[in-house]
Amino acid sequence: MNADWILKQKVLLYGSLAGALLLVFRVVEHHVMVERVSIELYAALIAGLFLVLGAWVGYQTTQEKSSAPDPTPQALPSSVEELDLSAREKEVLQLMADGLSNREIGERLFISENTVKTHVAHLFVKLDVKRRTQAIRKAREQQLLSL
Amino acid sequence: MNADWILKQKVLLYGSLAGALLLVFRVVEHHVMVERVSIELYAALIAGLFLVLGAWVGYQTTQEKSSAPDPTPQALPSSVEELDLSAREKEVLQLMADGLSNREIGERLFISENTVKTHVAHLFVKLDVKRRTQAIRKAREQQLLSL
DNA sequence: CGCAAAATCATACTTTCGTATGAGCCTATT
DNA sequence: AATAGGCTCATACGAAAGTATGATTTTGCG
Repeated sequence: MNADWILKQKVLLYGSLAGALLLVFRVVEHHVMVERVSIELYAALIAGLFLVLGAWVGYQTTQEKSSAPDPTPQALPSSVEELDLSAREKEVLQLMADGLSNREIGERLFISENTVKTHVAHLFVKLDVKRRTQAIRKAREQQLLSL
Repeated sequence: MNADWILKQKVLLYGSLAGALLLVFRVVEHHVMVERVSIELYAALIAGLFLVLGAWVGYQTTQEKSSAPDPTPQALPSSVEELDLSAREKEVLQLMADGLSNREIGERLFISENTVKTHVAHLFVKLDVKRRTQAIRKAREQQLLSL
């Protein structure tokens, strides 16, 4: 649902951009035909336009991944996301960030590795992530960790 | 010295690229004049070319930020351990801490997942850890990460 | 030029992680 | 008492991660 919306936005954005570009094309082309503007100028214009567009696209596509795989759309008001992690979950999260494996966390808390997995799975849902490394990063951003 | 060289490389690369582009321009232009290739085709060609070029440039320039944001030499009392991570290793480390999977890191750096694994393995030896979560923790302690 | 280090990639395996599902127990709240 | 949420655990399977080895190719340096 979330990813879907972002995708739709993207499609719309790119689509309208393409449309605008086509329009520009037509206009300029017309000028070339009618007013005999030099073909070099035309070429330069197109080149510049697409260079910028390309650069922009390149920039966007990389930014997304590197800086924030998930900008959390509705929770921009920073911090206060109601991340109500249970006591156990917080413990597991901290140990996870300390670099312990599920097995080690289990030993530390005197519970089975399976149980740790369960906690971790819940943690991932609440933090909206897919990997422990992402969970750690997000938890740090959210100031949920001691350190 | 290192940064200098990279810069020179870049200048050369971009320069020759510009040159090549100009050449292409001339050739195509000639065809338009002599063989009456449609101007649309010409425009499309240029557009495509510069779109790709722009995307590439955009991509590259952003890469810079995440990979080598630190020209500061000895910066911190990075203390005892002599961690001489290669440029590539530092990049991988950073992306790892950003929560990317090996596959994603590979895609980002245009290298195979296998290669990423190799870098990661080397990283683990140098950082003296066994898991990526530990590597992240240690790297953070050692101030090796941006953030 | 030639060497050593770095970077690339591959194959084959083992281990750990993550997901899905179901279930039993305990405690606070309705 | 019934419900809900938290904690516990299990099994099973698929997906990543990590290990081990070997092989090229690039590249910086003496």
